[in-house]
Amino acid sequence: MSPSTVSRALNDHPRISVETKRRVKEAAKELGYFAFGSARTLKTKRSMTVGVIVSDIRNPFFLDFLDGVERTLFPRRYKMLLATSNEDVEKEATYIKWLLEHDVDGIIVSPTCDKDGKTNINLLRKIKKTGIPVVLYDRVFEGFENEFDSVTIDNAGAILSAMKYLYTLGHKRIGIILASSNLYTIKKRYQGYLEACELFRLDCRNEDTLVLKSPLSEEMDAEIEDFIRKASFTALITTNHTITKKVYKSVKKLGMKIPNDLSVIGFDDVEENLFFDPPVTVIRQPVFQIGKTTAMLLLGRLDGEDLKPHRVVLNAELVKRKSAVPIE
Amino acid sequence: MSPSTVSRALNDHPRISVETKRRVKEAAKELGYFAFGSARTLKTKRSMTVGVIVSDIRNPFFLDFLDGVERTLFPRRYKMLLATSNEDVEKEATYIKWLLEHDVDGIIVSPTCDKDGKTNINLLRKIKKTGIPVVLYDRVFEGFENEFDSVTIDNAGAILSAMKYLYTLGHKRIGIILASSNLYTIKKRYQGYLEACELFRLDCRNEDTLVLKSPLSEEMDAEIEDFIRKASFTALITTNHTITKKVYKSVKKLGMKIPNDLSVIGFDDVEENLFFDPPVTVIRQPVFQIGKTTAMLLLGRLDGEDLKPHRVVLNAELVKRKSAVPIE
DNA sequence: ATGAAAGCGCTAACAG
DNA sequence: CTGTTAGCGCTTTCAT
Repeated sequence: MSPSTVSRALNDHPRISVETKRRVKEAAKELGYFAFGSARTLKTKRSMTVGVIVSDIRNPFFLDFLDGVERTLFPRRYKMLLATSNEDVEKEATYIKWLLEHDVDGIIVSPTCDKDGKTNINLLRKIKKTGIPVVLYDRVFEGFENEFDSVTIDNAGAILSAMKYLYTLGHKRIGIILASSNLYTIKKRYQGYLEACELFRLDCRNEDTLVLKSPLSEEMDAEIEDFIRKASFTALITTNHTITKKVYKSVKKLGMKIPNDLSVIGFDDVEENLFFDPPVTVIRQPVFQIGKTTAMLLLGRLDGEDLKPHRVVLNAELVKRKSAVPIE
Repeated sequence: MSPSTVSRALNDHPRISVETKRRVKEAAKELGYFAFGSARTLKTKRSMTVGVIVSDIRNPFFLDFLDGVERTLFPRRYKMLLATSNEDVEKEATYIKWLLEHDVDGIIVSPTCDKDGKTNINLLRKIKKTGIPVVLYDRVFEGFENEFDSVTIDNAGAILSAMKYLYTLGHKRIGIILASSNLYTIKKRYQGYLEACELFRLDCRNEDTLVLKSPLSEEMDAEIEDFIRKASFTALITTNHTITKKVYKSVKKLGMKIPNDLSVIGFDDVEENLFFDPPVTVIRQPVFQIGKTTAMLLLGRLDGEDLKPHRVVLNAELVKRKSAVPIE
């Protein structure tokens, strides 16, 4: 029997007799035969893999995100090559190149950005130009928002609604902690903060006592503690789950109480927020949905959609629990 | 210039002049050249990828685990093909086959097991026999503990030490919740429970009111609530983080208080445990270390170590916080 | 130090 | 419906 017949049998090619197919498959199973994927990829130019780059594998965000991606890729028989940049532009570049050399059919990435504003936008442009689809999620490149397919949330709007809620509760001096303030998401969240200040005529001129911009690091714990100790605010908004945890830790350490001494609104929801003391009022991103949508956009491209870039913006939701209360 | 010269230049082959190498690399960069990995793999029989199968991508366990794996693989230029079985033996088998067809150089897996005891042990055996190394982590196959390389923790010992702690605190009736009691880890934890009962002469004959074996599912919330309502125990041990959360939820719902009405010891530590009300006393697995060790074992095999199977057993640690107190 | 040539395992066009 | 053949892009002898 010729190789081509075998190939056709195994790939359920239409022009093959049912009987031959059966026999081939049986033999294959018996011999424990497995196709050598690289030969197939070499021939067909499709590896059936997509590169998934996360920005920090320790962030619980990626549990739901990856779940969303996997669930939409699996039925289409695409596999994930997982990479993590750890918010390091160089490492991200390394992985992008590696993924390319593994012949991925597409790339999903939340691009990072260092303190000098350096990104891998040019590398990603080049890749896109060679015909390998790229979908950004969580973050896009500032000033080039429409160049790539992307799935993000309305970050400014999310903070705005949190600010509105606090304002309604009577808070006039509201603080915010911005980690990694060079990131797109954080910039947008800060923008929402400023908009809200203007809209509700809140004082935010004395920035240092209301806005903490330190990057995520070891020293951040001390900075946050200091920030809260000198607090000139009655309510505080965080911009990710890690910071929420640090705020709870600091408040506890300072012998203060949430929400009596300080109202807090966290960012990113995880089930654990329910069990915090007190349960955290948070801005919840539809993380699973972000994963699904991102993967679907990519599949669309892989299926040959070739229109102008899709820019999907999902909405975050304010989940009211016990950490933010009316001011006395 | 011939293809072979280019190949040698790009791969830092020794027999090539410095000048030629420089020129080739320059040209490659300029043209945005990327090697076509599948052709290389086809020729060399090494894909530089390893398949990583997790049992449930939503479990926070895998954040630290994957971090550990990635950090040891990255410097060696191995990439991860990520798969998730969702505790489904069939899905696991599908992924194993897919990974094989992607020519992975090795596989890391925490094998799942359905309610009838069915596993993919035979499939994994076959793979090992073809020369592709397999390393198990978190779980091994009962009765075949020494057949594969593996990295686990001393599950029985972990529960035993928790029981000892509770016993020292004066607890005589201690309950335990076993989700998915067909899994290796859970069986071992139950075994530790029984050993402790014997050792400390605790009554555990009336199993139904002390041991809950229900599998993880939607209905489990109700079952746990029921279990706690009818509690004949003064202290309760859980066997994973999800259950810990459910216990906290149920206790709250029932209007009871931890630790006054019930002492609780959780399983698996996450930073959030610090902020629970009250902070959770837990058995902490060295998850990051499990990831590192698993990946290192695999790298060893990939480097040609070919001795008898390595069986690494790490120790868990009891982290004392506020959810378990002496009985009045 | 470089080039020529073969071949990895598969698929697809073409013939029959 | 099946077989023959060529070739995907790379690495690797072997020869020079």
